[in-house]
Amino acid sequence: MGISLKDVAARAGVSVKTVSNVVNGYRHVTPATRQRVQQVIDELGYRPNLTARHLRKGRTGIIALALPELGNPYFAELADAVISYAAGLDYIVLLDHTNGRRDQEVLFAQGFRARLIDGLILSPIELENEDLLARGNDAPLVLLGEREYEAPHDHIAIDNVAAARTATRHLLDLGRRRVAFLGARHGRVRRVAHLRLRGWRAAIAESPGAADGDELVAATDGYTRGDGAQAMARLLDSGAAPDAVFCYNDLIAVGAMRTLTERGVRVPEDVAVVGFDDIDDGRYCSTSLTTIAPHKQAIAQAAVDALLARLDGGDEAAQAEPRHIRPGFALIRRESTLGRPLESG
Amino acid sequence: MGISLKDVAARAGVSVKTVSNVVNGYRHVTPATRQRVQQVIDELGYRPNLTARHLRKGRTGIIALALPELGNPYFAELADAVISYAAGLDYIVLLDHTNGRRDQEVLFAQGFRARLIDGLILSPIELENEDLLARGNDAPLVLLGEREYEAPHDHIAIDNVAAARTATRHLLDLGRRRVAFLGARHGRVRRVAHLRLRGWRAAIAESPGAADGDELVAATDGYTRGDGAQAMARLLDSGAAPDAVFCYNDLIAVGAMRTLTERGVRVPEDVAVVGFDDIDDGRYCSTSLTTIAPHKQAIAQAAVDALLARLDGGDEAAQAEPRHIRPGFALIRRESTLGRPLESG
DNA sequence: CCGGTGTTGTATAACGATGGAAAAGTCAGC
DNA sequence: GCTGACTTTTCCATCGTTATACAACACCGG
Repeated sequence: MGISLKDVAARAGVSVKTVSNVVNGYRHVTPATRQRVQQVIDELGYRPNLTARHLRKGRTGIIALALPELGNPYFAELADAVISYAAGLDYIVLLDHTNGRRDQEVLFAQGFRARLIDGLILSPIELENEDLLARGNDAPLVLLGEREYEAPHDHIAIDNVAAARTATRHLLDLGRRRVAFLGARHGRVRRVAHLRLRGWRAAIAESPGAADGDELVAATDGYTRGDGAQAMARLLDSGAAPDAVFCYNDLIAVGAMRTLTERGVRVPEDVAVVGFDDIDDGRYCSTSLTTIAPHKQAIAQAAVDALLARLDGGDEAAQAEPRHIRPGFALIRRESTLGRPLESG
Repeated sequence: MGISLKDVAARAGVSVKTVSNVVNGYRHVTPATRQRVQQVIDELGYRPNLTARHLRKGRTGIIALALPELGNPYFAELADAVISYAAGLDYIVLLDHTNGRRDQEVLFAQGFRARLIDGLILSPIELENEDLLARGNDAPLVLLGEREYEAPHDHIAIDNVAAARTATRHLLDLGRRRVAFLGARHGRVRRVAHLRLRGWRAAIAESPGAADGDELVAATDGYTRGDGAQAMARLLDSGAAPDAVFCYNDLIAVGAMRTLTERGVRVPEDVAVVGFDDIDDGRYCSTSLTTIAPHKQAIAQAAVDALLARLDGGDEAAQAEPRHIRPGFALIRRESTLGRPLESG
């Protein structure tokens, strides 16, 4: 197969361990020996076998990142951030997708790929609390995203209630009075979009003249542009007559804007739109999208740091109380609420 | 740490190898023994240590997929397809991104992560032919995408010349006469967008009245929406006065449409736009995007199949001549060339 | 020149799994 | 009951690396 320590050792006339010491930068090696060994290493093109090293060390240096889907640019961008940050800390990221299905999420939480990975960062959608409690796996787990659990794991998420409230208040401040919420998932209004829906309600409750009927909450089947387009169509047909829409995420918002344009409804004059995620698409829509921008870099770093703290921090760190970390967010104001600036170029 | 074969063996009162035989479904095991061992396995929750297995077998069951970036939905969607297909064949995909930088691409081609992965699927952008020839690595490599090399590796790509020609001809068939090409990269017109540019030229050459000046070729720095928006602006300012644009990819096309809309140029009445990739965004732009749709599923399958053929096919397969596989593509006609259909509901 | 101290290098045993050969067990037929 | 053929199980070596323990060596003061 390949060149092993043994080959290098034989050629350099030293023991296997000495070569290992050189490779790992162990202190007590004579400069002369080190140089000779290094030369043979370069000569033969030796590269350590990670598999063997990992077996011996009991750690693989691989962490898994399980996201619902990569097709959603938010997750793709987040994955990018996690991979880059982890690489800087000499960890390899194994990227997986769960399709947002409970059985797949359970699989990962239960330790799918156990012993191949040192730890897991999971962004769950359908996972239940009991699935986490029944976890028969010791690899550290960090949770990501809106859902909240009572299981003892670190959790990284922006303050979804505050963010949704900020977005909704922005619409109300512009004078809108019938602000709809798009994206509470069918049959699970309580659970999945819980926090963002709560933020929406809070902002509306604070604003005297604002309509707050349930007819302004439109469910979707999923989180794609198509779901947003359909839900927007249903909302318009229902006669709820919104003058603004706060969407669960940017994809839904883009889909909603598409339906609005198709029907000749002007954005933002007739209906203003706000999204959530700040994906790149939103910036280049023909009507650029106002949105909540979670600080993805900060989320990625917090998730990796939390995981590595448990991995590398020794026993006291591994046993420490679970932490809830809240990275920041910002409201990015664009044309879908402010309107098009006067001809600028 | 965890439960090993040894623990199971001790508890079940058999040897380690017998447990291994049960785990691997070896034939010669008494039903009675098998059942007893299986019971202990379930009881203790034993899971094989993949690292150890891989060390012994010399294979890891992991293949790497190195793409320029995940932020581009085309690559995210492709990654999705590769991961799913490989999973069905019991292979794990390690997803990486090179940022389209030559040094990173070289790193992967040279065997970065050698011995952690069994093989590599690489979609290069800046990689040079000599980088491939200098490859000191025996793991099979499959190349993906537009660039062509003279190195002995399997290559999967749709017929870019034919696809670009189809796209351009579509515009010419609609009566456009000044069809621009957007996305030939600065300073490297020859290399990176070579094939698509050639397809564009071919279509124009076939069409008597069509303008073919170099002023209709606009360079970009990269492949993002922003690059497309800027290039479109420069093209408009240059006085080239195009009545149609064929873009290197959908992201550039979306950016270009954004600029057109901003400047009050109507799509498709004044300028028709065609993209390349068929990413989900294009379908939900407020003017949906006509585009070339490479068959991503077929590309993913061909890439994985080609790699696994070399891995699992034995010596004769590993030594076989490199193959060039051309999955299909289709022209998807949408509003950015056909215009908006009459009010449909 | 000796013994203590500190540095440099080696031999060997793991890590957890699998492959092959040898040993033990089973069974049919004579 | 014994032989031979076959099935089932065990034993040992092995993959490439690192940890532990220890041997060898140099250096220094007395």
